[in-house]
Amino acid sequence: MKPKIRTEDHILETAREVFTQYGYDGTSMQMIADRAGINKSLLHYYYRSKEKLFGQIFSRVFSQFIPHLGVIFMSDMPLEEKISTFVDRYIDVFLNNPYIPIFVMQELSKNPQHLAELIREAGIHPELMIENISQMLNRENIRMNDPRQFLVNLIGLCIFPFAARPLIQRMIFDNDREAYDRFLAERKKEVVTFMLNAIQKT
Amino acid sequence: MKPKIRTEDHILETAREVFTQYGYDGTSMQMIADRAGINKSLLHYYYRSKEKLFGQIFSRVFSQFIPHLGVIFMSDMPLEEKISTFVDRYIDVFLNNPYIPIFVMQELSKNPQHLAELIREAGIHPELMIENISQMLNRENIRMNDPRQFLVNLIGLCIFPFAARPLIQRMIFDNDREAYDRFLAERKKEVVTFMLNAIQKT
DNA sequence: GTCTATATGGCGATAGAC
DNA sequence: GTCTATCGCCATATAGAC
Repeated sequence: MKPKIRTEDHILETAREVFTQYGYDGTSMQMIADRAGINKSLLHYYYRSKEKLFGQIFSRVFSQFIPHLGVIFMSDMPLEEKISTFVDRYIDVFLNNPYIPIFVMQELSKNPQHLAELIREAGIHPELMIENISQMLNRENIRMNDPRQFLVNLIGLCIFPFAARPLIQRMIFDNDREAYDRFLAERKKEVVTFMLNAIQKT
Repeated sequence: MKPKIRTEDHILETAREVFTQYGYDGTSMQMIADRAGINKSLLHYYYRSKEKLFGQIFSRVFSQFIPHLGVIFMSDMPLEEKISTFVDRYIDVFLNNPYIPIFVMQELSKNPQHLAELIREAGIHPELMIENISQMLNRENIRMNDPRQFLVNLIGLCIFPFAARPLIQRMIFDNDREAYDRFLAERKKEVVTFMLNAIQKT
């Protein structure tokens, strides 16, 4: 019945669930302990403090999903392929880890410095991506001339429906989980087509 | 020197600043009192509890900005004009109240129910917008066939650069405030062009 | 209206029994 | 490893002087 998982991992997974739903400040050690079915002290036994526990989760979340993304725009694919590859992988990560976008948006304004460092450590270097996009836009003489607008549009279209899910699902999907899952699954195709049309490469 | 504002309003404005930066849980009554230069007890004198104070701000933020938006898609403008009007006003609101998107994203997953009610009370009825968009997409035989994808793209493109500002400004604008302000100002034109191209109406 | 003082409770964290 | 008990702190909130 009870799958025998090591307590340490069980805590980490439970803490991730609670932290990603309520944010750092909205989460108490008691909440995590209760949900994990263990004692509060045990949390401190494994992870010395709330901040250390949170930090572990935070880093883990990033290192697990970001590394594959940094290289795409540094490769020598044609623009269309870069876009579709990036969107595919990016949205895939969120489909498999839907808590990430909400988590990021929630903590984003409290310590952007720290978040930015984590992202850089995970291998994302936006200035390189910008440089690469800029070259492509020129070479393939595309309508859009600001690579930063391009990048923000691209990422925004991928992240937003995941980050705002609780609200969107409730307001325009009658809070129907499965309907929203189907909606999200369709976004890979949707975003790629949308982006390619927008920059007039069809 | 000291502008003689009624204490009650002074508190409300200060509280808005703190709440919108740190979120509900990240804000303490002490922080608000300190920043407002008054005593903690005075907060309770004017607003009975932290929750009541927060509630006032929350409602106020919405009622002040949303009402103008609900009607746009219900009007009889042609599609292009609806898009550009909506984007213009929407982004204008955020340019004048840049804290709103971050605020919303931060509280969004804690109590989506409450947030959805506030938005409805403020006159936004997504189901009507969806219905209207759906008719337009059919009538003007446009590539995109799912009005919900259309709406999510539209709103995401408007909100995302504001919601993720702390991170984006730091990572791809060298944390240059003014440069990012210029970037945001350009987004009105950018988003409208982008949307119209994407649905192939130029 | 605005302050000081204080009540009450939950928080993160630790000590120590088992 | 896991628990109970408890410390010290800071949170929200209230009472009461001025």
